[in-house]
Amino acid sequence: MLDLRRLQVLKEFAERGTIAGTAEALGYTASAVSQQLSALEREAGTQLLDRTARSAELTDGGRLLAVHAEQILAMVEAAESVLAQQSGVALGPVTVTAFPTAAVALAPLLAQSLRRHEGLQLVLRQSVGAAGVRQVSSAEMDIAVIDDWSERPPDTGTGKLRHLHLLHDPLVLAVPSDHPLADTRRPVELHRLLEEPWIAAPRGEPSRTGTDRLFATVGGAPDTAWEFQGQGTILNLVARGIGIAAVPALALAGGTSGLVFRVLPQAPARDVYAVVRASSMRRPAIDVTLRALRLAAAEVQQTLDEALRSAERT
Amino acid sequence: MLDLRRLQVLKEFAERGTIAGTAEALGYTASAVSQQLSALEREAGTQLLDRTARSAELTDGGRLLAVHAEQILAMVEAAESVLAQQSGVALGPVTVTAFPTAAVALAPLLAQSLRRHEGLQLVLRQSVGAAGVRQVSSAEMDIAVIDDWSERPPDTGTGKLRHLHLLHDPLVLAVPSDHPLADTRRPVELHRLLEEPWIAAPRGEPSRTGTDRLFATVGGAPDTAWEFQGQGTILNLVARGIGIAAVPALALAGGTSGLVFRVLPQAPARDVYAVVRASSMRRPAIDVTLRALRLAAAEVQQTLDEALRSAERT
DNA sequence: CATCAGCACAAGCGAATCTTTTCGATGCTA
DNA sequence: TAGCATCGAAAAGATTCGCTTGTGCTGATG
Repeated sequence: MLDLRRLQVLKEFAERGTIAGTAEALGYTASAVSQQLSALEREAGTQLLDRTARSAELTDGGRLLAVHAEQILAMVEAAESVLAQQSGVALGPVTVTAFPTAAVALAPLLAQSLRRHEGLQLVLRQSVGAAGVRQVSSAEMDIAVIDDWSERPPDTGTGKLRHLHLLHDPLVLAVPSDHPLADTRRPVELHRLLEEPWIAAPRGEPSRTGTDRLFATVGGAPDTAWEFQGQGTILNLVARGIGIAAVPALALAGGTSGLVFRVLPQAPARDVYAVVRASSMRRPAIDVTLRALRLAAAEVQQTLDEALRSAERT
Repeated sequence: MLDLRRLQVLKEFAERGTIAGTAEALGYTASAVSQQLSALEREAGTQLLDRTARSAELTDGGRLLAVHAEQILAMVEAAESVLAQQSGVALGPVTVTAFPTAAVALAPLLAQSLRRHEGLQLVLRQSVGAAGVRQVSSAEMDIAVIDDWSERPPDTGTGKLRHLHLLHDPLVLAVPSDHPLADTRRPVELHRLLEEPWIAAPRGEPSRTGTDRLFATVGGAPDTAWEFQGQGTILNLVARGIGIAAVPALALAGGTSGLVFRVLPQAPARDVYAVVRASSMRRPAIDVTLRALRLAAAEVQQTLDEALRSAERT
């Protein structure tokens, strides 16, 4: 590995032409410069100077290296100055992973809100289950947006991870527009829903948890002949009259054409959190992104609340 | 000034994420890595890590610097490998300065001959008088092509400079094609030339030396009403019938349309040398260029000799 | 609550590097 | 031509740098 200070000596020598002059320019003794250049030759594995008793001149290799040295040193200086300027500004890539529904719902607002931060580069990926948390924990990702069906009061997280509460997201009933239940004057009664054909996520999926819990209160389970993955797929099937489904309200942010949703009594709900390493919260880029995430979540929450209220008002 | 090894540590840390892991990867102890990164923060003047008792994470500035570090290190490696490959090959810029006539005469052949040396970049400038030697002496230029009217036997130079004899270049008489002297059956008699209108270089110019010395042998001086600078200019004036002139044979290499030249009896001559620092002769690039220069000079010399012989043969 | 893991700090030691000194060689000048 | 000055290299000593070892602290984990 070449040494930067020696490259600087070489560059200076290339300009001055004598060891004594180089030494004076750099504030060293001539002997030090001579030794430094010898050491550089050792490191480079090539002869860099033709030395005579009274003069020293660069070899072709020395000249070549001097040219490179100049570029390298310029690059280092550039890095230093950039660093000096950009300290405290939010910049660099921030990686966010979210479960698909949240990604769909939050991405536009997030992008909007972060647009004014010039140097910040947002990378949004999707992940399911606990993978997101693991990725944040291992510093593979910076922020994970996860859902939690436990219905515990929001906590701020323990250990090296912090949780920020973003959304409270209850299950809603999705029915086709031409379905009897689409009539909002008719109340939704849980025990009668058991007779309907149900579409649900496969067992083991996080979003399946809500559906199962919903019917646990009435001591039964719906006939889930069709199990499909993906809220979008499920809603599409509902709109086409294949069956009905219970989906998190957040899923409605993707579009609700051809279907009607109803508020479910005693509906289980999930909480959506942003998970982040406590140590990374100091980073301006992370800080800015988290603020944007909270802002986006607040807007989504407000939209959902209004939609649910107006759905039952009629 | 940032230190390369520390930048390497930073880069490694950016990939691994922990000090202990970085230490293991680099074969150091964790303590060493910690100290190196602290030192790097001191050098950079910015906080690069957020340190807690049990973890350390890069700040935005640290990430930024890590990106730069990667580029810089790649550049250094590239320089090393280029250096390892190109050792012993002629490359780099070689700067040659020549007096104008020589530049015109030698440039095409020189370029031709150096074409096959890929990495070699030739820079040819013009200079007059002793400026070329001074520039070579101060390493401002690598090679100077100079003329010497002293008519001493060729010497190889003294001190740190070496002289390589390139050409022996006698004065010839240049007359318009329709001039009585253009008749080659009529011998050139020096004392009769004094009656002709002469064009010469200004006093003090090196090429004026020859003209003056020519007439010193017959104890007179021509009527030099017109003094012009530049052999090309002078030859042009001769071709238009303004007068006659004595020019070094080398000047004929630039083209002889409209004029005839005659060999002068007892003509003074100049010798053309390449001047180079003894210390730089070991450089392959210089060596190659000098060979090319000698080759070009030999060709020019041969051309001149033949032209002079055939001029008087008729 | 005990253990473990990760990091920082202090001390010590070895290596690197700078200075001083001396010498040889060369160029310049009187 | 002789002496002086300049330049670079080598040897020796002093200082600084950097790595290791050992210790302590804090927070996560079971």
